[in-house]
Amino acid sequence: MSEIETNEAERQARYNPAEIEPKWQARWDAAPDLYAAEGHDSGKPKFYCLEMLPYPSGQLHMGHVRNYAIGDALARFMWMRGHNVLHPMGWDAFGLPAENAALKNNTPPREWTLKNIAAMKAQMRRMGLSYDWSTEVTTCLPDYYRWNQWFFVKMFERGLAYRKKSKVNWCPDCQTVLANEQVINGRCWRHEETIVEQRDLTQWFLRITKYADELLDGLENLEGWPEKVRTMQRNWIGRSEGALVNFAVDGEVKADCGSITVFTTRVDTIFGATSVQLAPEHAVAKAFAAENAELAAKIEALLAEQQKARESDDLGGIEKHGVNTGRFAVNPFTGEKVPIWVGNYILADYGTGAIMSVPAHDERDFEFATKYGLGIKRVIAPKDGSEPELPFTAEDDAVLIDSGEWTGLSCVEAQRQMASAAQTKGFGEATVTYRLKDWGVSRQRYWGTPIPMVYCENGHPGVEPGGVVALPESALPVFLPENVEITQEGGSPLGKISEFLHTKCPVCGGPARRETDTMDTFVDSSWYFYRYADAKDETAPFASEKANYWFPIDQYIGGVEHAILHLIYSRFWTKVMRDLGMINNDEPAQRLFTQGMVIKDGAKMSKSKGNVVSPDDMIARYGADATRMYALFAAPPDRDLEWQEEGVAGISRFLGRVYRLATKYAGMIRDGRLPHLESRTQTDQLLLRRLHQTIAKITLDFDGRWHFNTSIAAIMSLINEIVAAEAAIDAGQASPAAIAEIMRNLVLMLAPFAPFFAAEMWEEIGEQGVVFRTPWPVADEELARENEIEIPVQVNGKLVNVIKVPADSDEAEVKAAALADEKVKARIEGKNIVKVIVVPGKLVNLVVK
RNA sequence: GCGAAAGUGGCGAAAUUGGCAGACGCACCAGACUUAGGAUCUGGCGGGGCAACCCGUGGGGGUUCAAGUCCCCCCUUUCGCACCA
Repeated sequence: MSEIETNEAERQARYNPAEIEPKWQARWDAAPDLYAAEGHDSGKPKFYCLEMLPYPSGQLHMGHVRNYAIGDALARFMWMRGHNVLHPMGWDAFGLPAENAALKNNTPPREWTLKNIAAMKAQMRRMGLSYDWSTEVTTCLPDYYRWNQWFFVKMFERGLAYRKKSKVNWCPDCQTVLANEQVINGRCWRHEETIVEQRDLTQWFLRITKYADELLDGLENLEGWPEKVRTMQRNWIGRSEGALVNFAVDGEVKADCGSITVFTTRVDTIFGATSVQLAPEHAVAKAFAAENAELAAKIEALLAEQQKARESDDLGGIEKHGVNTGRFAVNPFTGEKVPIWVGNYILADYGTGAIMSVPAHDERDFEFATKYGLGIKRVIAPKDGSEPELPFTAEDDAVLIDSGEWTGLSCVEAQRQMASAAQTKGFGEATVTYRLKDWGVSRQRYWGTPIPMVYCENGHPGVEPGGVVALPESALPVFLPENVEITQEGGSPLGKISEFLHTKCPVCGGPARRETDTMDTFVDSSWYFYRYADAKDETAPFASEKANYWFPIDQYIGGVEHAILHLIYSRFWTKVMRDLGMINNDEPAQRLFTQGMVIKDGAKMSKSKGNVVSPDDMIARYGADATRMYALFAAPPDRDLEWQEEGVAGISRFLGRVYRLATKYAGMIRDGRLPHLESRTQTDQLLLRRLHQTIAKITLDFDGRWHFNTSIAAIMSLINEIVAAEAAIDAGQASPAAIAEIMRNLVLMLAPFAPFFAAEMWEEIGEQGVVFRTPWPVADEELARENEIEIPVQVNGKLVNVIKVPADSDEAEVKAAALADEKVKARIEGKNIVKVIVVPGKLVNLVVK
């Protein structure tokens, strides 16, 4: 009988997250204001903590768990530090998977998406994440996407949104167009196996290139962003300064294809040009091909080689091929005729699709000229007059030779002067090219934001028949129709819905057809975080004063896979909104943190590898607190994390130890609190010292490197100290006040990492109020100070012994103590002490001979 | 090819400024307790050696009283860029 009672008591004292976590989850759900941000007048400094919003696939994966565990720890810490914290969450809810699911399960995309959102939101609640759900944003709902349309019209009015016919990237699997940013090595970003085709389509574009320089220059000031991300964006923008120079085609060309404009960054070498190289798709190459079937076939072959190279991952490895067209172009600087070639390595979509080839001063040109026996003419020499090995590509400390009136100029100076001369003489100009292209946003898909444009069939003054008319604000939103049949066939699904397609022109009232394409989903995520500041606004995307209070985001946290797409589009959007007068900030986020991947057995978790660990499974087994805490403990957050389930079990055991201690001493803590720590025992002193050292350590981690793995290790060490002192505590050698102080602060320090657990323990030790609103403890330097320290003593740099000295010992005392040590004495016996190095508080090194 | 980051026990890792290498945890080993268990507690745990000691942070050199940390060369892995004119 008594045995059963003991067991019962034991079981109760055992940490049981399955009981604790749902209990607190229910309490928090019943108090929705718990995590709500306060207004501008809170008197507290603001802190906007943001994690990237997920796509509602229906299931959180471990990468999400890690991302949110980091953000949640930070948000809770900042609250405890007395900040007014905005910590929102939302759903990037438009996109292709919903349509695929519709095909597969015959479920409408909206229904599927909303169901997934509900499921994932429940998972987030189970995780105990501190989101303010009153600001939830769901991008597929009209109260959000109407503002996409509003922005689109604003951009159209300012010439930032425009239509043009162009070659576009077409993914046969997505059955839609992709932005350049969504094409990786010639393949679709969603379908790694699928080669992207080029098609001619009329598409809507956003003029991101207008901001190319600002997007580039702004990177310099984003010191809170990882250098890696900044470099990736710099590469992506790909700014290149150079000159355009026209080479006239010698002789007759039937087709009206004009002259050949080359782009070069080294116009100073133009006297050394020995050929002109065209892309296979260049208009002049096409014109020549039209007159010569044999040549046409060769050019066709070059194009095929190029396309094949683009499709492979090894673009740089392809062998350069070219074909001589037999025609000549005139170098406008020299009047010289140089042969026109077509090369498989010349890209139609970079620069002008044509280059001048200067073998003496360009490695690639040198290789090509050597292969085909083209001329090599040196026109640059080192300043010191030495004879350089070719190709000689330096532009610093080099001067022009054999270059007419430019001879003797430095390369850099010649570039300036020759570009300006070309302009004066009408055959060229200085220019800047970018790798960055305007953002094609049209998608021939259903599940996205309808583009708010119509085509007026009859036309009206200022608009030709079939011309574009933007819808006025009063006509927004254009609702996305429901009950649309989703098929895999090409073309926009909206085009098949007559009620949607046919409308009236908002200007003349005549018949009009709606634009049936929808927007790229990256539009949705380009400004969603502004909506959080004012999520319920029905009159504007957000109120400026609210955005200006919260922005820029203090800390943005997410995966590095968004380094280019999302993070460049949202920077662009911010600049547009600033120019619309809606916000004051130039950049969306002050600091960006990119966490590492979660891997298992050395590889990224994926269904195909069968190494996926489900967060739900972990939570069911070990609880959300242990799962989250493990995600923070296993590695520093910026590094990849190897998921080991035994490690989660370890964290669970640790929480169990804390639980046991807290419950064991709960009575003592509740009843025995003294107003002051007046009579400290030795045990008190030891434990309090460790406590305050731990507080200092964890506070430093939050303020600095975010190495929460070491923060948690420090808390574990503190617990180990308490366990080690348990016998002394039980024997009455510790004062209840000290134990209370330690347990109280211990719970506070656990709060950012294990919130359910902390809430439970807070209550258990008799504390009132919300643990997450209790001020973060401040380390007491006096209490943290050691009165005796250990000093390693080395002889000739090798450790001999560790001695204990009073913490305030001066150099001479430490030295004396070291020399007095028996082991040290034995080691240096019979030798001369050459030098004694004493590093106060660190070590002693005796140099002996 | 160019650029960046990384390489430390059986594993995840720590060492923030050049100052005791391996904190903390996992796994493992030994023991205790016991309603035998995927519970809890205690101890051990880089390698060699009975030991004193010796060796040890991818490899090789260097600077220094002292190097995981700084410098030079090389190797490996990951990431980014890659006919960009």
